[in-house]
Parts: sequence; structure tokens; C-alpha cells
Amino acid sequence: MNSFNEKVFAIVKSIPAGMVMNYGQVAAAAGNPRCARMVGYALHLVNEGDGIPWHRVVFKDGSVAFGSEQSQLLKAEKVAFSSDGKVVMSLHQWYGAETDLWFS
DNA sequence: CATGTGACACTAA
DNA sequence: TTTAGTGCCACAT
Repeated sequence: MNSFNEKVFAIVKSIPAGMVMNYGQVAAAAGNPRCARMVGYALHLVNEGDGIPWHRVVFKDGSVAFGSEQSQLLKAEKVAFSSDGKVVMSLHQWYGAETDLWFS
């Protein structure tokens, strides 16, 4: 079974609208903090329309791989963008439901 | 089985 | 600050 893949999908799906996660963050949550590439690979296999909000996964810097479409979808989610076309991670970087305890 | 490639991240210069 | 090099794991050939 594709544990890593499945975890990635579950995590990405858990990202609320208007929030984004960087590949390394998802990779770590999936169990492979060193394999952000695998996250991208996994999403690339599923972007067919399985309901995976892959557009909410961006670079650690807030940049996006597929500039146009991704940024467009993000804007539709009310995500704030910088003048460089990068997402304002400071406002939208999601740490996952489990880490929500940090706010307690 | 070995090599190459890839929606990335980190470190060094 | 930006650029280059390296590591990482999975999948294709």
C-alpha cells in the first residue's frame, strides 16, 4: 500500500481553503522530512481530479511550481500574494491539525 | 540490478 | 543576496 502517498493525500486534503503547506512540511507530516520531491511526485500522479487541492502545496519560499494555474486557484481561495507572485506564507502557511495544539 | 529523472530543501561559496 | 552543488526517495527505462 502506498503509505507515503496516502498520507500525502490525506494531509493535502486536510488543508483548509485559503491555507497552504510547503512540500517539506507535507513530507515531514507524511513521514519523510527529507523527501519533499516525493510529495510533488505523488501529487503529480493524482492531480487528475480526485479532489486533492494540490494547488495548496507550494515551495517553502511561497513560490509555486506551476505559476499560472496554481497561483490562480490560490487567488480564488482568497490567498494573499506578494508582488513577486509568491504566497504570503506568514499568513497562510498551515501547520496541520495536530500542530493546532501550539495555539493552546 | 543500475542509471536517469523529478510539483524540493538545505548548505556552501 | 543569488547561484551552484548535494541529498533524498520513488518510479521509468
